[in-house]
Amino acid sequence: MNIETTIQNATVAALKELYGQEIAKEQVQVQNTRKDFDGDVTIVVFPFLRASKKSPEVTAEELGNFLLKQVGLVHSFNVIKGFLNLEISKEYWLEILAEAFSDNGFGIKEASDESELMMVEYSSPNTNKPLHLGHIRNNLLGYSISEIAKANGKKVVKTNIVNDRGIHICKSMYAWQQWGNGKTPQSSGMKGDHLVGEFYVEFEKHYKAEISELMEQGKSKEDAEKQAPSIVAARELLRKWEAKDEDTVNLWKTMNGWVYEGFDVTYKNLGVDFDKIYYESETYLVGRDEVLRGLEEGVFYQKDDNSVWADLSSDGLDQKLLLRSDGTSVYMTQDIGTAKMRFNDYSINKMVYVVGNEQNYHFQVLAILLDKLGFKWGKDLYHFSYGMVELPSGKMKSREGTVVDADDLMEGMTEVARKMSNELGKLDALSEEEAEKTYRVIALGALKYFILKVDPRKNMMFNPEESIDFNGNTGPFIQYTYARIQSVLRKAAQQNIDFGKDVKHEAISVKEKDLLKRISLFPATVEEAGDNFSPAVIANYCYELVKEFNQFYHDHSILGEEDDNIRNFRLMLASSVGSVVKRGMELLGIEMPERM
RNA sequence: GCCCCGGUAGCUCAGUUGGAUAGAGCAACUGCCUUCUAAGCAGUAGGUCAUGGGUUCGAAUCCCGUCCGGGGUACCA
Repeated sequence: MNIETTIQNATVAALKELYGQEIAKEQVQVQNTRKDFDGDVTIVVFPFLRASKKSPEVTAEELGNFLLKQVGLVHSFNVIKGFLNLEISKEYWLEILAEAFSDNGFGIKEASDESELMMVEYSSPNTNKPLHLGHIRNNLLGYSISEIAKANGKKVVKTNIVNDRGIHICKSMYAWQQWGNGKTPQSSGMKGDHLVGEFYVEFEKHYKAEISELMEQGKSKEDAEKQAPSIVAARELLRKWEAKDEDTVNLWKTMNGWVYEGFDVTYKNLGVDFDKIYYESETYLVGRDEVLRGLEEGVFYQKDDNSVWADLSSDGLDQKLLLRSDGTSVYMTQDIGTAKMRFNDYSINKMVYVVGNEQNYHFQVLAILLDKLGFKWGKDLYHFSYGMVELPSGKMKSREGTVVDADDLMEGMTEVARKMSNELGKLDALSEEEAEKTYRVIALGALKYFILKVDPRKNMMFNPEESIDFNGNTGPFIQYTYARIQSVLRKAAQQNIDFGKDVKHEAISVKEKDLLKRISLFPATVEEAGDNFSPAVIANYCYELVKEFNQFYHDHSILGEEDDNIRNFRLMLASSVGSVVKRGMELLGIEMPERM
């Protein structure tokens, strides 16, 4: 049992004994004592005044005396206003250290056969352009909440739905046919996804020009957008694709193939992976069948032009299109089909969609539609809705080329890491290959931490000029602390110091105890991150932990300590901080370098 | 118009189910490497928690109004 629960229970008992009042355990607020006061944990007594009918100070005093007598963990207490500060006995902290040091799974729960299965959909790219910074946030969040769920004992299936069909890829296909001159990744030396993206931009350029031309000829904007030759041609390609026209399908396969080769590289560099990949081209027909079934069963309705709609007015929402008048399907149709296939393939207890908050409405509607179609789990879908990444220049727009490309960003940060490491002369002892790997680990650590440390629900600002930092509250700061710890441990091993058998330390210092307290919070932090789907909770925890370690490291010598017991205690402490940080950062997908 | 989300130091962000004097980092200024990695540590300065009311022993946190910003409301995804 942890301290919080122990103290809550004891306080409930105390209130009954002292004042004859029953109070719910949850009403006992146990929090960590603020740094400026003596003590380890604090109970707020204000809520008990009604029961005690005494002043805050007297109530706290009486409660403190009771706890001191009844609870072995409590070593002493002091009272300031309505706050009862308890000092927890040294033995407790040493026990925590022994546990954190020896238990490889400290704070981590293993999945069993009975564990819940959670499927996490993330990434879900369109195949007409390369990944950008917005996708990076999506990928990092999806990967991280999956890892965090696993650490909380869930079975997790990471999945990706690739939007490989639709008007977007047809635009790139048409542009390639028109202006590509047979260009391929091989002939141009370009990464496939970048090449296809180039033609998407090319398409938009022509399309835009055609619209203005038509408008100059007196057409309305709406008509011009519909009648421009490029878009007509792209729509024709989509129609032919759905009709399985051989040439169209072949071109589609070829260009998607280029894109996948490119994506594979980006995913690998980013360090994310998937257990199961679905393709829209394989799911949208299932969705269409479901919509048609719904139409037959009277759940949906058809307009004169043959388009199929859902009437959501009874749910306080609008009319929603499900099949276009030409019979082609839309985004929603596909998602219905994908959901059905997934629940056929796995016995999913919880389905999580990692998708930006701009699609809140979409998922609200999806849940209702699945429910209407008779899927029991429809209402239970969880849309993990995260905020946008903004640039100083505003929102990123693929069509306007105002995006930060994922590959460029990772490459650029690696370059900065390389430069900085060389300036500091940190990695001179390493082979070129090891050094190169370390640059990447540092660069990715910086990027991932920067993105994951902020509350996922909020929009965030990324300034390419200024956001790349390696000092302060950053990934590299945490990595650096880890590398320092490993350096000490290597030296200890060289000196054949054998530590960790037992812990003896009579006079634990303030900094040492701060660290022990922080370590003890790791399991609860992992749980909190899991409950709230928040990698940021883990990130902030790791930062606090290494910050405190650096203070300890500055003030205390480890290997220079003459008392063997204390030296061994500090080695255990350092080692435990290292492994907790490593485990924590793994949940964010961030690697730790042995040296930097 | 209607719906949803947000506003905390110059900038980027934390801030537990409402609790003590609102915290970090960056940027600025000042110290600390003959001692385990100075990508570090310590310090100075920086706040009307957008704003006006309300709830209460206590509000950045909960409720209502106002202002500002973002998103959604497509036969785009």
